[in-house]
Amino acid sequence: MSGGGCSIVWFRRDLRVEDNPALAAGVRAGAVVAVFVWAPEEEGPYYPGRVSRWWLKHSLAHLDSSLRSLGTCLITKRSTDSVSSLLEVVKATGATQLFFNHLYDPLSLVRDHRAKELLIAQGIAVRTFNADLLYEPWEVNDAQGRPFMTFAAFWERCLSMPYDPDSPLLPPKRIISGLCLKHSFTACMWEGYNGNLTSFAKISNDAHWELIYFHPSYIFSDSTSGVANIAANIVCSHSGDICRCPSDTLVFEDESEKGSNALLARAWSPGWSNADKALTTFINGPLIEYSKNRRKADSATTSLLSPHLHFGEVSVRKVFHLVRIKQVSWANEGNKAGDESVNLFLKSIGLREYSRYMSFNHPYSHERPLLGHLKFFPWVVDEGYFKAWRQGRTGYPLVDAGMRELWATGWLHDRIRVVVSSFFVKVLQLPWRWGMKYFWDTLLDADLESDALGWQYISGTLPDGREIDRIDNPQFEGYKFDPNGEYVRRWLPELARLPTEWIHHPWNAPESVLQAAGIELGSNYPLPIVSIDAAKARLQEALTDMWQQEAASRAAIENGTEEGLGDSSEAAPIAFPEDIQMEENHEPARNNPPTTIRCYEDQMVPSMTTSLVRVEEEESSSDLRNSAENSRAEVPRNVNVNVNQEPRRDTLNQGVLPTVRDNNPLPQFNIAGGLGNAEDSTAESSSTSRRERDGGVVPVWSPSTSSYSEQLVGDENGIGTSSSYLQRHPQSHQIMNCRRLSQTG
DNA sequence: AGACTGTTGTT
DNA sequence: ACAACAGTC
Repeated sequence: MSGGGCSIVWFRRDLRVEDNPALAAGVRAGAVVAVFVWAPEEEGPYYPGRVSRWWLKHSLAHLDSSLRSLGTCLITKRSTDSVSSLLEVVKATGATQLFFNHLYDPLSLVRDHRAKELLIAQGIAVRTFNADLLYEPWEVNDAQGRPFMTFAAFWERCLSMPYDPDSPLLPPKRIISGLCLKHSFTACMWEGYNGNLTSFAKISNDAHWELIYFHPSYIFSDSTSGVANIAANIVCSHSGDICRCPSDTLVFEDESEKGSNALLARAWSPGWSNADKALTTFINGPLIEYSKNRRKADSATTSLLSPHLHFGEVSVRKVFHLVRIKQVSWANEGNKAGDESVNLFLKSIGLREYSRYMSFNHPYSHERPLLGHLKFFPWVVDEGYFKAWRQGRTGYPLVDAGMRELWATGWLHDRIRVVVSSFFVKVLQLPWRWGMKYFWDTLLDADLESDALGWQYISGTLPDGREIDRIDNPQFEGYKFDPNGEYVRRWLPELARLPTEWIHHPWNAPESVLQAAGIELGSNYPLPIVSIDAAKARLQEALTDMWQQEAASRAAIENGTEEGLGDSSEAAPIAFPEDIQMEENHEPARNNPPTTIRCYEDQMVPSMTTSLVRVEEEESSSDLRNSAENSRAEVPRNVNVNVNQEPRRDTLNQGVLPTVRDNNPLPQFNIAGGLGNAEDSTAESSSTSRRERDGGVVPVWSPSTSSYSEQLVGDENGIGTSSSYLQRHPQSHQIMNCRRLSQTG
């Protein structure tokens, strides 16, 4: 047990004991205090939704029981400030080290950096790890060392990296609890134990210890470890001397939510060992047919791993390795379909990687388009549309079935997510952030990075995203993904008796057919809220409009008369509708075609800004004011994948960062790094070049106080790239800011 | 037959 | 935007 005090392992979205580098490091270093801090207010508008909280609750309980069987427990803290809660735990336990795994969403980058700074200032050694990705975002660059702008190039690079992702770590065999009992106490209690649980408990009580968990097998299995384990599972209830670190009870659901949540347990089993089972089931079952089945909307052909992956119940590296093993064996058998299926499945894993990559490189991508060319798109601000979409009453059966399933189960097949979100953006022309927020509130696997990537893709604001002027037709998609109409019939009982021929376009069905099916369009099932033709025309108008606005803005800027419309638009974002609750009784949204209100301002979820401002204030001591144009998380040049560089060993124990020293302050980013090479013995022995384990350096993005609004503009125009859109609409290119391209090198 | 139109897949 | 494909005239 080196270093005296115990280690704190801070769990976040890595709720597993297997292949958890932070936990492994803690166990290796000695006694461990496992902590989870529940501070949802820190997430601002991204306060987790009901089903997401339900999952978290069960996942934490699962983790706690796993930790208990290993010899410790999960300390839970309710907080509005994770970092100060961590500090409290440090003080209460006398811990000398903190370990945690990286996250890549903008709020976490800021918070984790602050945690690191504060704890280091308290003399705590902090080390952080990669547990969430195959490769850290800063490891994957093009030949010039710049980050990729398109998924295909990114993923190709990932698959051809010179070194493989780390192999998954085994779970610890035993964890020595850092809720430290003094040896004398332990011995005393052990001596006092006479094989009778009651008397043991009495002794415990006398000593102001409360037995909170006890498993007799510990005692009889092995006398030495039995002592340790008994000790480990006792927490002091006395607020006095040795351990002042009781858990808070975390509340994840209110009374009104319990009923709805009860259904979830029938379909889902949170927790890392269930995630493992889901993975095994998938690999041995649907995986081989994955390619063939990918068109089917309803079906257990997907992995169903997304919520498990979101909470880190299973590591992506484990998924990757196991799937790859299958692929090799199928390839050897000449099973082309299996081989192809693995490639496709891995691609979806790659998209998840890419979402973190994008979030890290463009920290505002969850709230601001990556391409600025839609800045003047006249979004339709119509809460009636929004409500009809949420309730599954758009009149397009496939869309409505999807939205009903989402509400009922918190889950949607990826194809259907594309269908409903594309409909949202292209047909209804609602601001995409509304849709993203609704997904956030309702999806079991709500994931800021993945969802932002998905919605930006759909909205055409990625260099390789869908074209804005392309409208998918839910009728055709219906026959493609749900050829027999089973999916629609399951979720739209009112259409259940409609023949397949009309199931995806009931508005074309003869009156007699509708009558026979008991359907009265406009009454018990709506007519299409917008016809596809009308949507196409309206989209064309909107785009023309957008180009005019854009030209006007450009002219104004060139004349120097105006700052441009861009700034004012950013100042007045489209507010997210307050009342987003799904009404239980569906009022048919009929006969009152919503009046269309166009809004030129780019949409914004306003409270997000608030939360950032708050963080900025807290961060303002950090001396990293910066240029507006640089919003990419910079990785210092000396962070290199090549292990031959032997970086910064001297800072090992403090986890302090080199950049400050090398007198070459980065414009915007601090480097907060666990420079952990303590474990090199395992990792670096191979002769091939390897990256540093444990991430080496963690660049952390710090928002600046002064230049927030400038950044908005800067970043929004940020990605100048040879996207197809720009080639077709070169006028958009005029307002692109390409400066950043050259400066990342 | 060959041009034309429309759809799909592309994160 | 582009390629691949299907269906139409």
